[in-house]
Amino acid sequence: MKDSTVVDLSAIRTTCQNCGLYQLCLPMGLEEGDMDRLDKVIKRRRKIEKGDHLYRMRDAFNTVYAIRSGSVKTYTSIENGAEQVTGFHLPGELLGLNAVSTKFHTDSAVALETASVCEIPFDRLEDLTREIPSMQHHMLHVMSEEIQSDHCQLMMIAKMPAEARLARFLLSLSMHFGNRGFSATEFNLSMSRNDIANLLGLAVETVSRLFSHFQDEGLLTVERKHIVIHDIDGLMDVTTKCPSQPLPNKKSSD
Amino acid sequence: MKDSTVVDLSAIRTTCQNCGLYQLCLPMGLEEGDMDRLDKVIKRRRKIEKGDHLYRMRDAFNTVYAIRSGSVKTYTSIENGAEQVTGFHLPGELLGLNAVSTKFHTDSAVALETASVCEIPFDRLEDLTREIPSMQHHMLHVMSEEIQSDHCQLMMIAKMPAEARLARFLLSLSMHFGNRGFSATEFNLSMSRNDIANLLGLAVETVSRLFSHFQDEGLLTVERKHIVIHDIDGLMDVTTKCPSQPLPNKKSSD
DNA sequence: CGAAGCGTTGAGTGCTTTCAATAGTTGTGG
DNA sequence: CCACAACTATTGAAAGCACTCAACGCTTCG
Repeated sequence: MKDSTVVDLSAIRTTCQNCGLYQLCLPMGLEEGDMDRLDKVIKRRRKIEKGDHLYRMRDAFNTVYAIRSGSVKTYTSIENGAEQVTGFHLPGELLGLNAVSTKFHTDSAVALETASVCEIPFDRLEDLTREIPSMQHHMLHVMSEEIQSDHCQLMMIAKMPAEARLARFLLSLSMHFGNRGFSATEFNLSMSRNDIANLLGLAVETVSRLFSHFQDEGLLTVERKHIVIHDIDGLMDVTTKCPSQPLPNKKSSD
Repeated sequence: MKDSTVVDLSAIRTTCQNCGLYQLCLPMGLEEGDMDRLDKVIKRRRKIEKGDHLYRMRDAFNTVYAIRSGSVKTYTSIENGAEQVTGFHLPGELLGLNAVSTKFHTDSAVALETASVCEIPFDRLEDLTREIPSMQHHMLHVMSEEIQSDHCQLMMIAKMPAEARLARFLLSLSMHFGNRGFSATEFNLSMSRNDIANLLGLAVETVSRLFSHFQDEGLLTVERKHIVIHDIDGLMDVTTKCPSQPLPNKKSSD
């Protein structure tokens, strides 16, 4: 790679092979030939600005998106205009697959900050799955992971008090950043308090109050969007202090 | 036109072709040859009694289940033993697919009453998806439907008051029965109040009170497990009492 | 600079939960 | 067959957590 001047970067083809994230959005152990085939299908690096939509609810579904940078919020909305945030998505995640059954999107995806994504035409991807077995497996993998994540979310909203929900949310974010090589204890929240509250099934005021609480207790420092976690274990304690859950189960195999 | 080969009627086992539910658990428009192949893979009619588990969390994942009769509850449990019911499943539904990513089950499935299921070895099924494209599509379809359903559930628990949640739950059940040719206004609840409460993120007492409340208002009659819905529109009004949400789609057979 | 939007904080209300007691149901063993 | 235990369901009363309403400070941006 020549690192000369500002020359046409566009000439340097960004491929999955030199994308640091491909381990996240592609199946493991893809052979080079397969990756080439995939590369031919993918439209790379579409850049989107904060507030831009990747897709909207009821749009025809024909593209899957892989996040390269930035962060994206997915949400479903109701006729009344009420919104339900279903998740925040970071680089390496694949978006849009949940629309397979309907042929149109059932949620919307909007950039929370400037972001870049790869676009993958779904019909082409589906063709590829027949040639690359692990690709098919991977799509199922991605979807089943979303299901698990949703179940987790359900359990959280259904059973955990507000305190624990926010703590869990922050820990989850921390872990994601950590896994991507960023600091797990200091990061910026790209989403608004409103979005957080919505995702967690809380009122904005409650989220705000909880941030203050956590700060008062020395668990973290929060200033606007900037978060510094001082006591991860303390936050974890908060997540486990749900009313209806007494003893830490050892390892009895049910 | 292919005319079907002569078969020995006396030797007819239960096949997908003569199962009244195959439209629900199999992809549409499967050719006869394909169905035969599928038939060879499926172990039919395993009978399970109330309380028996189809699979448990952490079990190795190697089988997908199609419900033929009865009803099944799926739930996940957290490290400490707390349970979260993730759904009730009726004949025609496919269970277990959400474990694809982990190779072991992340939820448990237990019969709420005597039931019979078909077992489909997943590795064989995965092989078949390469030979039968629509089969692959169908599996994605099933999973993306589950994701949508989970999102719906999330929205419900996050945003709707208790009243609306139970009303919506009953309407959903009603619709499912209706779609399967049973009465949409009179049926039995195979699950306990506890299970309902758990699914809806409520306390058992709240569910009980709401049943009484609905009965007082003449919306339905409930006696133990037996439900008669008198005023479907009235129930729908209840679900829209909150700032948002759902109109259960009629005629979508999921 | 002023308007608009986001975020924080306070006070009061209310929906749901928890606690508690009573019935109805199921199952088991004498 | 009945008795007793265990479980499920219903109902009441009181308490609590999170929400709504409301005001204010801070930030962003035209």
